[in-house]
Amino acid sequence: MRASQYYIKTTREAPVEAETVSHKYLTRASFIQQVAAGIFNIMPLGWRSLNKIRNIIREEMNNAGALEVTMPVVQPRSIWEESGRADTYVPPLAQFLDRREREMVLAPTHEEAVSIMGRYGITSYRDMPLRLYQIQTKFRDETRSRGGLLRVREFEMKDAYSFDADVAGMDASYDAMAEAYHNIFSRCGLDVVMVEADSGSIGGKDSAEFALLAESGEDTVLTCESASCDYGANLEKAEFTQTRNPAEVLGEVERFATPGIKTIDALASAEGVTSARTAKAVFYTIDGKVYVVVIRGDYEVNETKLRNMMGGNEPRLATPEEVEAAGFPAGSASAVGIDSEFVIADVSATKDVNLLAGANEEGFHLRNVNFGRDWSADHVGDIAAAKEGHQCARCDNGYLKQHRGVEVGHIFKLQTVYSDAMNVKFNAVDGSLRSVYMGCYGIGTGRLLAAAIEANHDDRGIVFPRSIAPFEVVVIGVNMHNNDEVRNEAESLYRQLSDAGIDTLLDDRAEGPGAKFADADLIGMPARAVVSPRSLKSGGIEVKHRRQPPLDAAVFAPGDAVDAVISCLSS
RNA sequence: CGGGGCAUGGCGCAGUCUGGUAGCGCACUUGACUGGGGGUCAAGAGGUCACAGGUUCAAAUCCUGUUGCCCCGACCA
Repeated sequence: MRASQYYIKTTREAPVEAETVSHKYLTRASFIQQVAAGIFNIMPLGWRSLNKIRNIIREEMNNAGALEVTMPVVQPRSIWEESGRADTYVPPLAQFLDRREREMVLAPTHEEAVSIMGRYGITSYRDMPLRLYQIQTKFRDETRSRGGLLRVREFEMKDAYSFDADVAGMDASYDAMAEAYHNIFSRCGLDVVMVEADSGSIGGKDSAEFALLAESGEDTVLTCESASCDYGANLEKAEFTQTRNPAEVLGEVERFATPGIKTIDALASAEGVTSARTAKAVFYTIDGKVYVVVIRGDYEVNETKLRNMMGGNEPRLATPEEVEAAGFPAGSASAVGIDSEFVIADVSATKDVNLLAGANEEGFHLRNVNFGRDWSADHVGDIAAAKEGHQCARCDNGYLKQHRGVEVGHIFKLQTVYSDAMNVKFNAVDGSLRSVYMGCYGIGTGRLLAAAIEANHDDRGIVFPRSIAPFEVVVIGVNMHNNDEVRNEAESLYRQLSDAGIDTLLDDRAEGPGAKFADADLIGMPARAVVSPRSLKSGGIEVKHRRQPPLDAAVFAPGDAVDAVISCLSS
C-alpha cells in the first residue's frame, strides 16, 4: 500500500475528552473517529488491525473445533420473552417498532439466537459437542461509555457458544475455549490473567474473565501474591479467609451509653478495640423488602455476593424512609431483637464472639453480643468484599493484591439456563429427553485492540506487536518524489517486501522526513526501512525496529534489505 | 439515573464578564525555498458562533427553553 493513496490523517493533538492512552493514540493515528457517545467509525488503519485480530481469533476458534456463523443484530423481542430476559436484562434492551409495529430489539448478546440455531438441529447426543462462533456487532445502550474503544455502546464481539450433552462435555468445551483464549491473547501481545468472575446478567454458574492488568482498566481484580498460588478473582467474586479472634467465653450482654457515637470506628476507638470487634448493621432493600445486613465492622458488604445469595435480586441501600416504614430503628442499629427473616449475616459476624453492636436505641450500644444467643439470621453466607492484604482463601499463606484490569474476555458455563428456557433438548443414550449444557465465550475485538495499545506504547505512539499492526513495515523514502535514485530503491524494496508476503506501507507522500518518522512511530509500525540520499551514501537502506531508539538504525546493502527487515520483524 | 462541566472552521483554543466588522495555533490549497524527527516564507480557501424562542437600533456575548458531548458517581456479558 502506498501512503499517498491511503487514508492516514494523523494529528498532533488528541481530542480533549480522550483520557486513556489508547483513546489518544487511536484517534491521533486516525484509527477511529467518534460519531456519537460510545459509537465510532473505524477508519482504514483501525480496520486493518481489527482484521488481524479477527483472523487470529478465527484461527484459534477453528482450532478449538468451533464453526463460524453469523446471527442477526436486529431480533424480534419475542425471543427475549422466551428466554425471560426481555425485562430483566441490564442494561435495558434497545428497542424499536418496525413498520408493522412489531417489537424489535438490537441484540446486546446472542444466547437467544444461538439457542434457536442449536435447537433446530440438535436432536441427539450424537450431535454434540457443537461449538459455534461469530464476530458480530452488539449494541448495549449502557448509560455511560468511556476510554475510546475500551467501553462503547456499539461494538464488535467474537462470541462463541458450546452445546454439550452433559456437564463433563460442557467442562471440556469450556477448557478448550479457555486454552484458545490464552493463545489469542498471547498472539495479540497481551499478558492477561484468567480470574474467577461473577456471571452477572448472562446467568449460569462458573465464569472466568481474562483481564489485562492496567491502570486504565475499570475492573478490580485480586490475585494471590504467593508464587505457588495462582488464585485470582474479580472483586465481585473474590473470596478470602476471614481472620478470627481467639475463642472466648461468652460474656453477658451489657447495654451502655454512647452519646454522639455514630460510626463503627468511633465506637471501636471509644472502647479501645479494633473495628473487627464490632458487628455493624446496614439496611438494604431487596425485592421490595428491607433487610438488616450484619457484617463484622472491619469488612464491607460485597453487593454482588449479596445479590447472588438473595436469589439474584438486586440489592440497594435502603433509604431512611424505607427503614422507618419497615419499623426498624434508625440509629445505633443491630440485628438484636429483629425477626430473623429480615436479617442477613456475613459469616464474619456469626463466628466471632462478644462483639460490640448497636442497641437499636439512639445513643446506646451493647457489649458481648453473640450470634445464635442474642440474634439470628435466616440468611447467612459469604457476602464480604475482599480487599488488598486479605488472606488468600485458596492457599492460606498468601495475601491478596488488588489491581485495575481491562476485561478483554469472559467465559461462562451456562449449564441449562437457556436450553431449559428455550427448549434446546436432545435424546440421551438411554432415550430420555434432556436439556443441552451450554457455555458462552466472549471477546471484545475493539476493546482488545485498545487493550493492546494500553499495554504496548511509548511517548511517541503505539508499539504494536507484528501480529496486529496495520502494516508490518513502512518503507520511508526521504524526498523520494524528486530524487530518482531514492525513488527507485524505495519502490524496489517495496515491491520485494510485498512479494515476500509482508504487509508493507510505502510512505511516498511529499512530506518532510520528520513528519514521516513521527507518523511511523505514532501508528506503531513494527519495522521501518529508510531510503534516503544519506542512507544510500552510507551503503544502502536503514532498517530499525520500532522498539529501538530513534537514531539507532543499521544500514544494509539494498540486496540484503529484505532479509534485514524479515529478521528485524522476527526479533 | 444523580452531581459537575463544555458547545466558536477538520482538530485544539481565545473572544462572552462589560452587546457594536468573528480571531489565533495546527491541519488544508497554490507557489517558492528546504530535505534525517511534525522545516521556512508568501498568497489563499474554509465558520447559519449547537438549536429554538425572547430582549435590543444591534446578540457568539444578555434572558428562557431544548439538544449534544465530556468527567465523577450509580450501574455494567
